[in-house]
Amino acid sequence: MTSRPSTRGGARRATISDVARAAGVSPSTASLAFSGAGPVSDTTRARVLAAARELDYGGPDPLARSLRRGRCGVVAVVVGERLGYAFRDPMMVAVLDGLAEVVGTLDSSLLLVPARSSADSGAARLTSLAMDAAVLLDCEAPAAALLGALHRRGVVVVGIDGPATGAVPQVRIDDEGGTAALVAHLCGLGHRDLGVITLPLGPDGAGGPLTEADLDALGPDAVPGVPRRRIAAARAATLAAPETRVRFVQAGWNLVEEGERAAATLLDAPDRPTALIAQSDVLALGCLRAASTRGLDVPGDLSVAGFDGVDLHLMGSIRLTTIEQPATEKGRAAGRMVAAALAGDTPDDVLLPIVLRIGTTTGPPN
Amino acid sequence: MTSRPSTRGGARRATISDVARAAGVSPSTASLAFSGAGPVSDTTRARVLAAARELDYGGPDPLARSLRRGRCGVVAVVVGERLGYAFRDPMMVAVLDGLAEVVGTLDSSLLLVPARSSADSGAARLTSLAMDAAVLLDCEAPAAALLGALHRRGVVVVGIDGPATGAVPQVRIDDEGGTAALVAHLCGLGHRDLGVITLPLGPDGAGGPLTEADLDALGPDAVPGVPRRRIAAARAATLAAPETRVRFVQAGWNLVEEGERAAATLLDAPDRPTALIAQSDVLALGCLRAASTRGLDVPGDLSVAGFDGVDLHLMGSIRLTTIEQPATEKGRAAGRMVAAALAGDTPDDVLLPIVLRIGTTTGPPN
DNA sequence: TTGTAAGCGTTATCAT
DNA sequence: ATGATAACGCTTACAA
Repeated sequence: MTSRPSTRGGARRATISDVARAAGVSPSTASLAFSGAGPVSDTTRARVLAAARELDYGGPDPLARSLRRGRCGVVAVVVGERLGYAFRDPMMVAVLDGLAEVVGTLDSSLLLVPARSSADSGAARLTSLAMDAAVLLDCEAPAAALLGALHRRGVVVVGIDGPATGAVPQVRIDDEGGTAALVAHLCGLGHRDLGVITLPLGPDGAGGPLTEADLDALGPDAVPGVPRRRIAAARAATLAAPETRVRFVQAGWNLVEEGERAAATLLDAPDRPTALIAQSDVLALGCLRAASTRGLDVPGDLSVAGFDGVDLHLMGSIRLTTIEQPATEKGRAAGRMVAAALAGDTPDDVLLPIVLRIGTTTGPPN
Repeated sequence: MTSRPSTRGGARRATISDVARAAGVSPSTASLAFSGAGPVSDTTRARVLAAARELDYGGPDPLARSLRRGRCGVVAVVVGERLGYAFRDPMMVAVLDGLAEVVGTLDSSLLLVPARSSADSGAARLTSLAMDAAVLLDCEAPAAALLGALHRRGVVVVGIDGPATGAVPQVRIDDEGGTAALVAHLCGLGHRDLGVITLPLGPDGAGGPLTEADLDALGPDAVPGVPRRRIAAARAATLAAPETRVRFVQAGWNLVEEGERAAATLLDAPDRPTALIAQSDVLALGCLRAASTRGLDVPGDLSVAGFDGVDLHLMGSIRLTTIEQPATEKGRAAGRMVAAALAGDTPDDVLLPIVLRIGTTTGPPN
């Protein structure tokens, strides 16, 4: 005798067999009556449905059905940080929205999985969850262990903004090109002293100025992760520009407050830069606040540029100079990749177009 | 011969029986070796693990395990609108964050389910998904059909901000009291002509002025849903105040743009109100923008109050007058209710405290 | 059109 | 400490 798995609510729940018996048909017929995937006479179906209602049967158990069919209708979204941080970023939300749109099309739903929840390695939680596919959202370098575990399970894996190492098909944009365009725009305006507010390089909330040594430690062509790619591009671009200085400050989190704090360390320096490039619009908003607090006119005293093209709802007619990226489309593209992979194809990487949008927050220095 | 469920990746995946056979033990022993829920000698466990590695076995299939155990480690979050709208609201994000925090504690993950995806009734999708519990997020009046379906399945259901009808245990705040406090604050300052920007009353994006008839149609003590409760409270409070007029305009969505548009219809009227109460901080930001666009000084020419206590990142030293509610705690409370219900308890409704935070956006009229 | 039977991959119980 | 067995609830190829 095996134990009956805990059945909440006391009485044993009716199964499709019970319904079939009550309707005087075989389980297989009852199954067909529910799924509609086969020839069943109308009268039979009616009888089955009546019996189901009678027995308070709520339809086939999703778990059993999934086990039998080998698909469970779940696409996991692995976000690097805890949910609160991930979704505080309008960019991420837009991505998620696009993803949900396409995933809904596949009769699947999104399962949210924080990569680094409290104690576990993340892999444990992730591999103990039923899923058809996993979308790695902004995961710098997904642990090889995790990737292996998912692969062993036959889980389709797709990445967004991850390193194009070939391990996982990725949806991304030209972070390097975008950054270079921003630098070119500012240098073209005459700026020779730039400050870059970088996205967090790690999940520990560590922020603050990045020394040359720090930057070198990232590698000359730092590949993995959005912040690193943009940093590398900013260094390269300023190196190429004549007599241009650039300083980097890392934000602890991608939050307005952190952008403000990071900007402050540059603006309060005796020789403050004439322009700030924030690696996200959220951080750029922090820069604008820092400038406002100090009575600095933007763009008169300070130029500020962002990255993402998210709508910031600034007061008045201020429009942030930024790189617009198709965030929702990013999510959709990832969704389509999942669909393709689920169908047995091997999707190629997708590179989405970006565009420099010049707003009112950048102008000539002085 | 039954068909083998589609096994992505060609070769048949190893099962725990395969591993057991390779390790020279019984399946049950292998199971114990993985779950750790029983006495297994170290040498045996080592042999099983080795065999698993050898066969590229990624551990017990979550689906089968869930079926057998009767729990699947999934808590569904049902959001009224499409994800993009739900998460554009910082309040919702905070709630979700708190929920995720507690749910993670239960070794469970969050499944996002848009209540009204494109075509289906919502119930169909929801009941074809494996879940231990469902959290109804801001669902005005969850279809009885849906509730019934979930209940038949033995799914624990918890609501946030829903109607306290007793059908589902709810986490909520005193929307009526908060609204009354805002009205009292403004009337106390001397305002006699108020405008209320309401949250959407439906999912159709319909916005615009609400006539007396519209309001009456909501019922004198409109119960279900946050917008209705706050509307009813605002009507009651202004009715009680002497010689006070109040006009209502519905925002199509809970978005800054919609708040701005709704505010515009009031501000562009010949006899514009001297104060606006927005039913969310997001909408209040729209009001501020509308005022800014029209060169209206806040609070000199116009007072603006919000609701939620979300951080809006306004420029300068502006702080929004609003009702602060513990959004993250709301999510946590719902998570704890889920935990309790899963443990067999019947959780009571939870009413969380709110507080009127007076900022710089409200002041005496003229 | 309907029924039969063989799994899907686990794990809890009981016996050894 | 380990093994045999019986479910968990469903679907599908095939026979009738």
